[in-house]
Amino acid sequence: MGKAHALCVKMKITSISENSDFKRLYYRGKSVVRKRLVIYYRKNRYGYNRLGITVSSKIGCAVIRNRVRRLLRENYRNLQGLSDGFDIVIVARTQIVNARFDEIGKDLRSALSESGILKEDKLV
RNA sequence: UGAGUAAUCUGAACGGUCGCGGCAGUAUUUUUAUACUGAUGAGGAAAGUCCGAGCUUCGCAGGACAGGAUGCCGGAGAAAUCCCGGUGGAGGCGACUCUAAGGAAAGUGCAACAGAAAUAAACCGCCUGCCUCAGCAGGUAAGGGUGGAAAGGCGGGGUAAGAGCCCACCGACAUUGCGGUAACGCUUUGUGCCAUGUAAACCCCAUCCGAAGCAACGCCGACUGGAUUGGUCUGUCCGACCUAUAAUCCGAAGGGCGGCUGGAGCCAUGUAGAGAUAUAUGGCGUAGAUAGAUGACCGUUUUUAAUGACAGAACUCGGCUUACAGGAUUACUCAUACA
RNA sequence: CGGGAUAUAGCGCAGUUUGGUAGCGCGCUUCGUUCGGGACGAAGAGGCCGCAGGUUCAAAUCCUGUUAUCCCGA
Repeated sequence: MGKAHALCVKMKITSISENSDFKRLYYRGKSVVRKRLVIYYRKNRYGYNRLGITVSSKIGCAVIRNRVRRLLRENYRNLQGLSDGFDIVIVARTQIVNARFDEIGKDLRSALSESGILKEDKLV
């Protein structure tokens, strides 16, 4: 684990904050659908990745939404081998409510590798 | 031991690795920022937004109408549909629980269907008179049936038949005395009792209320923003252009800062009180984000169970309501057994 | 976060103000009409009025709580 962390460039997760960015991704970005989540992605001009997480109120009350968002963020943080320069939005679906940490991670990894952002799928 | 009533407390703790928010310090750096260190970072309901208040803006000489809220009595409190104690009523064998509980003799409205009749009354019946009967006229609210509600209930006397027409008891209304701060309670005497329910229908009476809400609001402000004054073209007006160097005003960003957390605060002990609560002393005073911070993995301990019941601060407080796995404590009631 | 509104038949809506009988259109079923279908005509079924308490003789309607859905405010 120590080596891996040394290799991993410690970059903060910059988040997408503006509504127009989300709308642009929904209309013009590409999408990958899995059972528990959906990914929208598109190239940006910043040279680093930006992450947005959408958990609608359809999924549950505030406690459940917070937990889903934290699990998604933690899974994204543990990923390695991401190529830079993408806007990524993760949308949670209703099946995610009872899912465990590993199941969410499996879905996220397969979705990102299909989109081409995740180049080397290292199983940690 | 079983069944139950009421009240209160709790809502796991510690450690390791990685990671996050704001705060303080140090170092680098023009600033932004980056790195390291330190302590710190989610509830009993944070929820619902049902009441009340602080705070802010707008409006306002004063008053009235409209509209809204509250409604037994006393107290506590900043205030409240909250809280405490009591009174009346309803439920329960009981501990105890519930109670929007003023006025129907100020007025208006409504009371479907059924029933003769619904606030004004004789359908059947009973009795009297005319009378062979049928029928007609009168008396009568005992009985029938309808309905949520039908002239206070029941028993006796009385009567042509009946009727508070008369009497006893209960109820109702008025009233005397005593107790209580009061609501009201107990009691004395009288009235035969000319009229049901509904005010969570309009309404009347008494008390109170300006409206909106931190996405309130204040300050700074890019935009080389707009307007006027200004300068040039001109003899003058219109019009066009120029300037941001001169002044004033206005608008204003998916902007920034403030508002933003010490407040009618919490805990312990003493005193006053029946209690809510008040007061004195001591202690604690440790979220403040702005697309939004508490997560992932693992170990140990306690436990029936720790994989998690209900559930996430968004200006802040006081209450109410609703949701809740499991556990603990106290007081009391009933039944059974024993003494 | 704050401020509002609505839940009635399979679908879309009245009725709630002023309490008593729950209705309209489309759809569904059956019958008639037609050689057959459509259209048309006749008959019928289908509702705890979102849920739970209360006021009342009586609640879709009045009051209180609660659950969903929708709208508005940067």
